[in-house]
Amino acid sequence: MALRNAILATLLEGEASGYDLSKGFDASVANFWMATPQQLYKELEALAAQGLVTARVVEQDRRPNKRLFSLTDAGREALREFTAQPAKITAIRDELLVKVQAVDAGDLDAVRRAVADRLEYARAKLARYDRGRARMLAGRTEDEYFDQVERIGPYLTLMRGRSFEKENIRWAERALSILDKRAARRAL
Amino acid sequence: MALRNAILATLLEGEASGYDLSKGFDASVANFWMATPQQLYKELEALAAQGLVTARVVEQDRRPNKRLFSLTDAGREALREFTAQPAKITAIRDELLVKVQAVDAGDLDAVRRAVADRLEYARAKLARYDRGRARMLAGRTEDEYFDQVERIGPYLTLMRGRSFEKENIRWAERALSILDKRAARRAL
DNA sequence: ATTGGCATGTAACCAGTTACATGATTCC
DNA sequence: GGAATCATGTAACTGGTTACATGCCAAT
Repeated sequence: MALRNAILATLLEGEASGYDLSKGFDASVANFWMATPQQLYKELEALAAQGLVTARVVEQDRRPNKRLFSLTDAGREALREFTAQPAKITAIRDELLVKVQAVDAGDLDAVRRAVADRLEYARAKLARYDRGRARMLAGRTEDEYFDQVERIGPYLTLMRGRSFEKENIRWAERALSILDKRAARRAL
Repeated sequence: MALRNAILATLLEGEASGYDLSKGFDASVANFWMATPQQLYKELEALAAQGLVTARVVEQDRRPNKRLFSLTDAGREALREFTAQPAKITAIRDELLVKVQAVDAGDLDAVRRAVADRLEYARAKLARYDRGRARMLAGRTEDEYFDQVERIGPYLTLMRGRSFEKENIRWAERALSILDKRAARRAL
């Protein structure tokens, strides 16, 4: 019921295959939802059975066939209903933060490495967001952009993902410096 | 396996009952993990069966008895092992962002309200984080604090939660102004 | 009188992860 | 020759949510 809406929202951008979505939903572009390919194929099947999406098979040469899914009117309606429902607060669940919370009784070096990995990951993702933003703006200012385009949703979610990664970077840099000081103190 | 570590990490602060944890894990203090009371009672039971925590029953007058759980040596060891394991990237899943993504085909007014609700929630949570921070620092600077205290984990996770809510506020304010302009344009 | 807080739990269900399975093509 | 990409799916399992259930005490 939750993934369902994320898929419908993504299909607003146009038809896509399970494989397309699994790329869009993976770590690289997912600014708002993440899912495994297995989940997507299953959910797309269910959505098709409910008539919220339709599939058409596209035969390709030198490539496996693919099924492209697109929204039906019923699918658009379901999405509209979803947006009108009150949202429940979203659970924050971050393994890295659990490790950081436990660092004082844990393996300081391993936690340091985990934070450094997150920093690297956040930098890469921020770069991707910045490219996506540049592509959307295409030289215009934000205000010009909003005046000219039909859809504002994708830009707003991109900006949230972008600021999330920016904050990850700031926090991780600060955390690393504090963890390093602590390691030095322990070494005495 | 995931909630398990969050519970063990929380018990580093000292013994706690299922009810205590369910308050600590609720929307107000959960800077890194969230869980329902039902999940917690079940998981605590399992942890006790595995010998990672021990329970002692405290009888209270004018109140139901409570079971206070604390870490065992095996529990500390399990937590340490967890911190040494490589962390997997955390899934982002935010219903509000799905709604915002779909806003152009959805109910603009309802989405606006959802963003406003999030803004209000984020402000309340930021205030709580700020109080928690002031309590921890107790008048000291951050550097003084880190030099004096044994545990740095709780402060670092608090700071991450705090900056997350700050960004929620910034983003929601900007999003609201853009959604309002869009509503005005549609009204023409 | 009724709402809210304290305090614990069970059971049924739904969502998400991991492992397995296949097979052609393209790039290094 | 081997790894990565395209493309789809099944099955078993684990984790998480929702509904139900109980009962006393304090405050309004």
